[in-house]
Amino acid sequence: MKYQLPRGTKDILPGEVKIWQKIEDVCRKIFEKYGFAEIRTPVFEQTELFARSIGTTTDIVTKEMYTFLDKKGRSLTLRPEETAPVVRAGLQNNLISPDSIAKLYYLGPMFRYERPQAGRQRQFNQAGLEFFGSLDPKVDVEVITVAVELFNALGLEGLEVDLNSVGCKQCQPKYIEALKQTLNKQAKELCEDCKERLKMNPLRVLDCKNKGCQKFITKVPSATETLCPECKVHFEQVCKYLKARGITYNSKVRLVRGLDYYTRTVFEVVSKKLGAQNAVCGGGRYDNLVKDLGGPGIPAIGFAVGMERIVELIKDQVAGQDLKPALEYFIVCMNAEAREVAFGLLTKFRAEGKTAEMDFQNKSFKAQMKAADKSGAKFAVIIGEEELRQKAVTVKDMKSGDQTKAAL
RNA sequence: GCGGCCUUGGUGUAGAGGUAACACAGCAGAUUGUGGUUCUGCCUUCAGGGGUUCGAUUCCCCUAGGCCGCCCCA
Repeated sequence: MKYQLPRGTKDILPGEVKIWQKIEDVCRKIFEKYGFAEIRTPVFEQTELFARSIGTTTDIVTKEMYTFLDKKGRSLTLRPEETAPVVRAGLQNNLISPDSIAKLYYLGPMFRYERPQAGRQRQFNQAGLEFFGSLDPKVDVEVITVAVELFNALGLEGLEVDLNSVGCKQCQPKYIEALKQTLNKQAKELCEDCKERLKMNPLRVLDCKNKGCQKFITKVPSATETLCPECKVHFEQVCKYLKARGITYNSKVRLVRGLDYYTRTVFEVVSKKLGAQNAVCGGGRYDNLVKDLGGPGIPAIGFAVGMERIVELIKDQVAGQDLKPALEYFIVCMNAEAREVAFGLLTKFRAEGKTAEMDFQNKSFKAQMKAADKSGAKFAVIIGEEELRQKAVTVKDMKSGDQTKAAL
């Protein structure tokens, strides 16, 4: 085979598309039930939009973006995530403003230049939503509820919600400073990666899997302990409302996320069935992003769901269901003249809103019957010399084998 | 970006330094106008390139791709 698909991409074949359509339908239904409206933005944006929003030192921006120059020399980037484009589109089209609430959702492909493995591709699909215009912790809970309800509606089991607060502009820098000070004392004993993280992004040290590092991490003060009073109250309220709604979660003081714009509430939904890439949903609050992107100060919170990872989980649960669309009639012909009649009949069936097929490969009568059987058609419509003479067709019920004549 | 494992027809697998096998799928047929069972036949393969060798698909190297872990994330 001369051509193969680019690394880290996948063809989604007809059988699997059925699963995708089902998931997409459920997403739309649940998101709209909660009052979110769909928005569609371009798959590429000005590079600067992502650099600004995601953070210039993050992995996504430093090494994972598909960036290219167009013919006028403008730097463009295939979207690695959808929050920044939604904010951009919201601002540009006046959908979001300080005085009102805006609730938007999206579905579509994202692109990151990463090393592929199970659950991680270079082009992958996300469904997500963004809630603009409120600082109320009830909104955090609303958003998390949508995610939980979505997974319930999809019939997924064994998922867990991990929750944390990373503070705000006031307390987060203080926490990072405290973290640095504590860890610097043991810097020599940390792994190589963590030494680097300590300089670039100290929060990341918290979720290092190295056992040596974990020893120190457990002794480090957690983010929730050092939150400013406002953030602390916010987090407590989120926890309170989650409990009130009966949503169980793990308070994970070490949960940090890879995008710089998060403030206060961050959360993930993880599955134990997926291996290393186990997050099926990730999100959080980003109260400064709209302003950072040149808009007014508008708080917001959102999440994104990894569609491929959901598909993997669903495939496990609904292995091998009949995915063929039901066909009503398959026309079987004895000779060339019959084929002429059949072609007209095909048109007639379609005009009546019925599904029908016939053979276009000049197959033998027997082979056509086989094709009719394989197609799953309810009825075979047989046209032979006798039928032509009588200006009729024989209709055979493929299940019972009963045959009846019908006038054309 | 780093490390490990892997790559045989459309799919799933077997095999061995001497040039490939099985199953399923697909296609055709088993007398003249009837499918789903059975039987027969056909089709298609050693990821690509280089090296060692009389000879490699089997050994070595490179490339590509996949998987797993790290990193990161959906």
